[in-house]
Amino acid sequence: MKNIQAIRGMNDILPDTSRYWEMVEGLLCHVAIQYGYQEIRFPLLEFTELFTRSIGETTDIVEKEMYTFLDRNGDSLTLRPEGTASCIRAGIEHGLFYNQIQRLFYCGPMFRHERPQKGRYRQFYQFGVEAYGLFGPDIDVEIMLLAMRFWQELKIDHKVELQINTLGNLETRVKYREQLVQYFNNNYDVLDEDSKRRLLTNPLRIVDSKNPDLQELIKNAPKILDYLDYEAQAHFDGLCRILDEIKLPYVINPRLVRGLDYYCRTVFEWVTTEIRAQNAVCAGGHYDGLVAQMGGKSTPAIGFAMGLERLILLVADNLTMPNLQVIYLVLLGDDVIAEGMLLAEKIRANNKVNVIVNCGGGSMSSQLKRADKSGAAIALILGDAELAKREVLIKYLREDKPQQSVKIENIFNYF
RNA sequence: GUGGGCGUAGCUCAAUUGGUAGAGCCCCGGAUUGUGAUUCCGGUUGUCGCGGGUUCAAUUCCCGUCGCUCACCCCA
Repeated sequence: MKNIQAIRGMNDILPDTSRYWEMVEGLLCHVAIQYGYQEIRFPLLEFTELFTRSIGETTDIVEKEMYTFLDRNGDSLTLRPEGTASCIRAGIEHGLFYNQIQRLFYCGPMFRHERPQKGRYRQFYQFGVEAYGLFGPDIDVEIMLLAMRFWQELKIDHKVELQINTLGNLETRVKYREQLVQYFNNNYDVLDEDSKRRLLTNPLRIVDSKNPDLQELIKNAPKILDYLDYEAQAHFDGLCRILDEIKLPYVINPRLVRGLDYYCRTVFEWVTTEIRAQNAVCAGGHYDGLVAQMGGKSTPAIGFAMGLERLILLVADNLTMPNLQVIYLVLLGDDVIAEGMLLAEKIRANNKVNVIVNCGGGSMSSQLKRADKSGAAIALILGDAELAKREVLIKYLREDKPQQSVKIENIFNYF
């Protein structure tokens, strides 16, 4: 019989890497809380319509990447492909946005049915931050500083670069889009197949093409910065001015658009050159129209999401994990098991250290081998002879100190 | 959806005129009947991804298929 394997693109996180995940997730939550953000958790499953209405009918995500299926009662449900739609749904449903400011973050798995490759999987993890009720540009800067703090805490700030752009307001985008379509239609024969397709689905993305043959054409294409209305221009100028004053390095990338339909005004990406292909580690922008579009009161909003797999690829090789202090309790013979278990309980309660009790018996030699393999700094040895004297042996596995014999009631003073 | 690379022990990998498999690591035991990591000795581990074809004989050659991986598209 064939063994059952994990679904393609869905990975197990094994003990040798889960510690990185625990560390990174813990740090991200801690930093977000430092900035006054509060965690929000929402379901992995939502009505399909939530995502088709918010992300955009013609985006790749909605057209071909969602895990969608019928519930037993006939409802169409979808595993969340991103967090913002659910966050807004939850906020509207519970009255979080009405005349209020909310600073929220979330963390968890998202699902997209794409071909897996390095840094891109079908179940992948995102950490996202969202601020509601603030127009900016001050909140834009706060959120960028928050991301910058992540990179500094994770010691990868030298590996990432902030790129920003503005898409203007919704009317600007529509006007610009028309001009862009006209321009590329006039040069239709020069376009490659991908771009011809994008001309119909998402013309803004042609500007973002990597095809070297198109670079000249793209260079001469209309620029969104030339189409901004006064308000959007003032917002973008204000953002740049604050960034300059606080000396947060950034580059303006006029080609930076975003994939999802709901973005407007400020958009930004943190990119890295360390990963060759999937170089966007963190990306976001404003989605000021989305709350109203989903049925809530008009509320400005901004946020970003980062891909944790990509983040951990950057972090793993230059982060030293602290060694946890582990104590391994060697038990010689069945008669000392009960006493040993109780001793371990008392040490855990009093000293807040990690105690591994040897289970499954074994000789002194084999138990010490397990102790060594566990990474323990100290082995405690308890046998009939020690128990008779109410003593336990302390053996130091990582430093050159002599073994000692200690009264059980005094053991707590040694850690 | 498109294209490249790869599937042999738990892991990393060998095995050419085609003759049904081997090393290191890991694990277990012993040297030390109660002292790890070092050293020495011994031992276990296989549907050669799966299915078919050619052949006296296929891990090897051919066809198909599945899986993994990297890249494109797209995205975090």
